Amino acid sequence: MSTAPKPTPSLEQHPADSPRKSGQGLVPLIAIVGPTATGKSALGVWLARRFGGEIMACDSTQVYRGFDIGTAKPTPEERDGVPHHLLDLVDPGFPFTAGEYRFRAIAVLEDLRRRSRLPVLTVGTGLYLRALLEGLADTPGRSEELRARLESQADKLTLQYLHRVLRRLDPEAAARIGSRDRPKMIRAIEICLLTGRPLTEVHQAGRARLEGYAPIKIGLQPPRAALYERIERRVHTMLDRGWLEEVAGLVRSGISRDSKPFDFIGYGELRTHLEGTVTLAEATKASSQATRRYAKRQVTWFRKEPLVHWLPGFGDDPAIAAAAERLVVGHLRASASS
RNA sequence: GGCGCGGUCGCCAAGUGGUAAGGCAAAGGUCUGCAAAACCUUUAUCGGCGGUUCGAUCCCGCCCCGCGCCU
Repeated sequence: MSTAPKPTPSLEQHPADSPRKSGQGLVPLIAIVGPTATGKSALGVWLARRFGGEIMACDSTQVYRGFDIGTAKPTPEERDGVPHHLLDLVDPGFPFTAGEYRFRAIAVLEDLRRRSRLPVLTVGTGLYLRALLEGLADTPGRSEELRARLESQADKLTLQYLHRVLRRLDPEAAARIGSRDRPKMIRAIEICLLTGRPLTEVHQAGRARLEGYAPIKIGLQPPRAALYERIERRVHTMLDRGWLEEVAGLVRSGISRDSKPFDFIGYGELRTHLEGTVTLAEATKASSQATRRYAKRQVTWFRKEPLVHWLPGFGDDPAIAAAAERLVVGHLRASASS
């Protein structure tokens, strides 16, 4: 608490080399959480500029190259000269996972620490943040071969069959996972088979948390109605920016129609429109509705996230940004003195 | 003005003389490697007023509203 920065910082008082421990001690890390369309990127850039930070995207869709407008990747102007990491990591058609994210994110964190830059995570995908901060259990990654087998069994022999298999391997997990929740069942069986142990037991062994960092989580939480309004508007903005053309280009480039990114909100809808099945108005409506549902799920997830400092507005609101700035100053001070 | 059809949750939509399927939306929730995914839970007294009946959303009458046709 002794070598604290000034209590009311302004832009000039926080140059790139603002107070931060980079030797021993904990390295501060900022995570901005909240539902989609809430201004996380804008706030992230603002904070990064103020405190000498760089952005680490934490979003399961923005890792895909070519899917830009609909996934709300920040544009060059929006990035405003601040380096962004963990964007455009893979080509469509490649599976990307929480484990892969963790691996790559840790590498970026190391890099930032070496260069004394403050990591600012903009997180839309709660699972990825948890995977990074809390770690994942020591489980094997996906096995495409095994999955292919399980998937075909699920098709031929129904989900009930898979559930019975799981019950035999791990009754506890089977009780926890719904008999119709295909992806979770398959992952559970995959782990049981690959490790030769029940999933429950594997999980009990614990997770490998991220060590050496002092995260502060700032949450954006505008009123629901305002958020829904903004979502509605954003869909139209995306279209104005050429979203439809982007989708057309992706289709033209031969990306398989069942590659994962086409499941992202709006992409499937717009492709269907291009095929002539639905009107643009219908596709637009479906997209904003899907976005609202998504935002709701995010809200549910982040509500449970521990130790979040919630701010009641959008990240591009100056008052909210100022409040966030204050939180960061306090956090930097605290972690510098610890 | 007349005739016909229809009025069931925010939307679509079944249905029965004994107190109302389902889908979508919404809200709440779950989540340890496809998470913008997947899954779970919750949500109506049937346009209004009378009548018949032990009992009506379902039968009858009147009224209101919508649609179609006719004059």
